[in-house]
Amino acid sequence: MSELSYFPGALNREDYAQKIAVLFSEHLEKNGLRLTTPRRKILNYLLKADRHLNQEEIYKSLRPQGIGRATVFRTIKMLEDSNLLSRISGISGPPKFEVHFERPHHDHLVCISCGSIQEIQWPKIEKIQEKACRKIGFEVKWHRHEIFGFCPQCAKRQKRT
Amino acid sequence: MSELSYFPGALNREDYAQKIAVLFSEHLEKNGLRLTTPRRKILNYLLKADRHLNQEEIYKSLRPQGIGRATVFRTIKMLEDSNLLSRISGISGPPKFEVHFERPHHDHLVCISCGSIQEIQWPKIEKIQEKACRKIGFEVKWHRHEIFGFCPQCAKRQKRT
DNA sequence: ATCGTTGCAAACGGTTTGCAATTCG
DNA sequence: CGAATTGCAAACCGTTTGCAACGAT
Repeated sequence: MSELSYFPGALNREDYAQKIAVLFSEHLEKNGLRLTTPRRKILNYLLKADRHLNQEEIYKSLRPQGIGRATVFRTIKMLEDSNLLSRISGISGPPKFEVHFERPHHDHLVCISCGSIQEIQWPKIEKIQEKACRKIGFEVKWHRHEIFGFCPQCAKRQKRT
Repeated sequence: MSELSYFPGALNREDYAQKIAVLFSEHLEKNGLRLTTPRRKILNYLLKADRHLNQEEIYKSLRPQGIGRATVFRTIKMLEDSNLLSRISGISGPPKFEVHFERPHHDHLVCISCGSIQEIQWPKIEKIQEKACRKIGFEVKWHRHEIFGFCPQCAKRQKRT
């Protein structure tokens, strides 16, 4: 994730992290909730992670600091509600998460052999999709587009054997 | 589903059902498995359903005939393995299933208000996708493309309130 | 006789919930 | 003080598995 470019001329990573934190606290406040220490820690951990994380990984890393599993789940849910975190369901196993940095929307290429997840941007597809849905009166809120197959490395290995 | 057109000049629904059954039994035979009565019943139930079904619905309908839950799960898995059944994960709750009738590949519009699932075909998107993946060496096996939002009816209701 | 298949019940794994103690405003 | 929040443990729910009985060659 880190090596991916953000919007041209846009905020740098730290500024984004800052912005996300603000957006989260605003969302919480709006709903009569509080930005507490555990919640802040979970968000920070997600923000500085350079990859997709699952609940277990977050929990294990933050457990030494006394954070419980339920809080991880609850915070993830709040972040999703506030539209700052997106969920990626792989081929199997628990879903992974990534913070919505403000960069172009991207979809995922999931390798069914090694499990790696690569990101891909498809502005063209987004447009077609949006247009077609508007035509039939369907109001798009978000979408999930996951391509399953073999990543370049695994595709090669597949052919060798 | 029923009102959707199949390939122009293609087989009618009953012939398709027949064909799927044959494909399934071939798949089973190839793997040293048998097309038993419970398996046939589950497939038939899926074939004559005009909508996406989840495991529970299949089980409940077939339970009176003595079919157990495990068999439903096991048969669903076999049908997926044989590429005759596809899984649709909605916004929440258990996944739903539909038989792969031999019609153009379609994606799904899932209404986050009423839960309805509408189908949509995007030959253009498929092409772009295929091309882009080939370029980066990713070998596509299948994909999941689900769009979440408000269906026409719910979008209207949303605006009224 | 053999080997796949079945339903059952128990186990499983990820997630949610009830609750008493705690924290924060 | 009062309301939101916490960690814990138990409950939950969809799914998988071990198993003894069964079924089909």
